[in-house]
Amino acid sequence: MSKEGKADSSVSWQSIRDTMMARIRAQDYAPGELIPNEVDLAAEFGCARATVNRALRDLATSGFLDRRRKAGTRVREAPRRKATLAIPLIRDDVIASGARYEYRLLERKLDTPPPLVREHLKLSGSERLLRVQSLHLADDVPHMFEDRWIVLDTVPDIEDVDLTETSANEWLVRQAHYTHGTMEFFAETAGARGQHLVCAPDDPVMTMIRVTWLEAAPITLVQQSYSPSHRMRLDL
Amino acid sequence: MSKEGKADSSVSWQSIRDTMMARIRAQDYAPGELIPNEVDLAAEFGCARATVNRALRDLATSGFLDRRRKAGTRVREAPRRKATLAIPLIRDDVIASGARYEYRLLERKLDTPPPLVREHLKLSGSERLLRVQSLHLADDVPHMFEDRWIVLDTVPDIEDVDLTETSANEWLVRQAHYTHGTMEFFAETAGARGQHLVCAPDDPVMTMIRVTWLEAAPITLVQQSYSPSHRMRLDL
DNA sequence: GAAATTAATATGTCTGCACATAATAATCCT
DNA sequence: AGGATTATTATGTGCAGACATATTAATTTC
Repeated sequence: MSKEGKADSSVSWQSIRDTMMARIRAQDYAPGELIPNEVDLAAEFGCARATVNRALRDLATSGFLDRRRKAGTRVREAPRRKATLAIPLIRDDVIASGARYEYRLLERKLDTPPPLVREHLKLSGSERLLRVQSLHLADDVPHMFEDRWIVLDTVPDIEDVDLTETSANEWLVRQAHYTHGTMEFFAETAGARGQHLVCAPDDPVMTMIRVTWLEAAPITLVQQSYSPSHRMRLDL
Repeated sequence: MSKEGKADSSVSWQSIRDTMMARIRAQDYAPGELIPNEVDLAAEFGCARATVNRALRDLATSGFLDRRRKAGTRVREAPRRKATLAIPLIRDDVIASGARYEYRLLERKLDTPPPLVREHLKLSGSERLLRVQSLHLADDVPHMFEDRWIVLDTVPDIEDVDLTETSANEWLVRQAHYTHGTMEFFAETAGARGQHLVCAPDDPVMTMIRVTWLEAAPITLVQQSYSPSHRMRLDL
């Protein structure tokens, strides 16, 4: 319709997203109810349907809208808000906090994994595994202790890497992009790791276990325990 | 590998994304280096530039590419992989695990916040605060203990809500969409909460503190402590 | 030679149009 | 009525062209 809207008057998808977000927040559109379809909204905003589509698609991925072909777009009653946790290179994490980063390789050897690790990695039994234990420090203070199992059949190149300089973490992030994986974290007592983290064995620490895969092949299982004082922070 | 595939008349942006992803993983494009520009890629794939743009934009938000106008698109040396943690409705979380969900309101009263809470919420001093403590159970077993402070000036409506039936969590998720917030979690000892979580005071528990805002106005600060056996799981 | 100006370029986005796809609604057929 | 078929509809995506914007590179000016 209005094609004089060329020079600068075109509407941005961000502005539409913001407007729609405001309406959702103000409950101009009732939770659970349908909102106008793209054609109508495009008419209202005086823009192309593609622009409205982009805006609504964004709100859908942010978890505020639910969209289905033919069924239309409706406001989620309980928005699916999500926090994104960047899988960090510990080095960057530490440096970003303004501290000096240091990495120490504690142990590196071919080893036989315990049943729990075998199970997590779905090992058949014939695989060769590299076990790497290391400590990451911030300003000379222990920050995180890492105990890692690497499946050499999946990433054979790492066997020749000097892990006293580069941490396995960094090498893998750069060289072995996983296709998927799982992560879990929980609180536990430091136990023997207290030695490395400089805390009592019964001090509570946060531990994260991550398993990553290259398609069907397991890459690595890593268990990282943070120093008791550590807090993981996220923005919402 | 070149797709002169005109037969099906059009190439999908997903297929381009997948092809490019495979090339990145195979290091056909060297880490840190520029990849061909959109026009060239569109020519190669035999599609419109917009389609390539969509594919590359997706890979950029997934953290594999770095894009800048004029500077071009380059492969990230250390991909910024991210895990998304959905802020859960505890109810859904518990039910999804196959357990029966139960919620118990332990305490609800107007109260004066301690300095730490005041600081987190950036309170001036005149605000009225509602304090709500509750317990969430899975199959009759304590799952999470919640201690919450709600700023009534920001969400006055909640003062009239019957919180014995609906948890503050659920009401707020539905009625008070925050604009931003912060979250942090860490391990600590259960302390007095052991009473509710049915564990020893020195058992390690994972605690999460979340503060949410409606623009400049604080909505709520909540501290949630999970039962010692709880593990937070995420897919990568 | 250094600083300021101008050109060049890759990505970012909008428009209009077309067709694809999934899901629902309507209709037909026994 | 009930099941199968067909139409309808809202979103999903593709295309070509155009202009916007952010940088970087080249050029001019002092």
